[in-house]
Amino acid sequence: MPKELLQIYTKLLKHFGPQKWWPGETSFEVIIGAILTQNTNWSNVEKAINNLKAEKVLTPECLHKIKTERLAGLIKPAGYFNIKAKRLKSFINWLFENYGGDLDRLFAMDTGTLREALLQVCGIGPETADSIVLYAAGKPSFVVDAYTYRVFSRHKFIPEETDYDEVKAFFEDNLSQDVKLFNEYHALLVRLGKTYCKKTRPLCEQCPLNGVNDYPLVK
DNA sequence: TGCCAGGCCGGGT
DNA sequence: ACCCGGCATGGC
Repeated sequence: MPKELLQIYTKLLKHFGPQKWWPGETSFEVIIGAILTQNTNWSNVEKAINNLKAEKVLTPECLHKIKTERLAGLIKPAGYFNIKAKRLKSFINWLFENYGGDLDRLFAMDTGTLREALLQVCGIGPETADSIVLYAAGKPSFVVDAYTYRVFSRHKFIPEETDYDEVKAFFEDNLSQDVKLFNEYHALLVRLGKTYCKKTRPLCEQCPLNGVNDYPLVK
């Protein structure tokens, strides 16, 4: 029944155009960005990543060796720098202990197994895990975030209280398991959220999704 | 100026 | 099983 999901996607794509996500040059950079952007504006994350690049430490080996205190100093613009330095370190240590620091070995797992493995790392929750699986590993795992909730609940497509795994399953069960589609869909929802569905502006008169449908897609 | 940004953890009920 | 405080910078 929810072929509306694809209509919504088509509408957003037409309205905004392709978003060219994820804004990162390598898989490793995507992973670091995914952790740094937790509850944080992307422009701040860019500053932190630029610091890491300027110091030439944006590699698994260098981040494995670097002191947590120095790392914290470099990522300061991203906010929560102490806790995020620990999270980056916990991921890197885990990567070396289990996969020899080799992303290809990590990414050799199938989609579901990779996601579950990532969730074992302290500092990686559902959204960060899905972002890594989709945007770094290039496997079809739909990413749900604050914008997904806000946009879809404001339009009454989903109830407020729908939890992460339910929303994720809703998308995955009603779309083809297509990496490019999942990639673009999530990016478009973020773009829509930033543009027309701000927290402090409950009404979104300009929202291209107005009038798409009037009934919940999930109950 | 205060509020917000592409969450997650740990401790308390 | 939920609920909540803490974590912190930079932009508008």
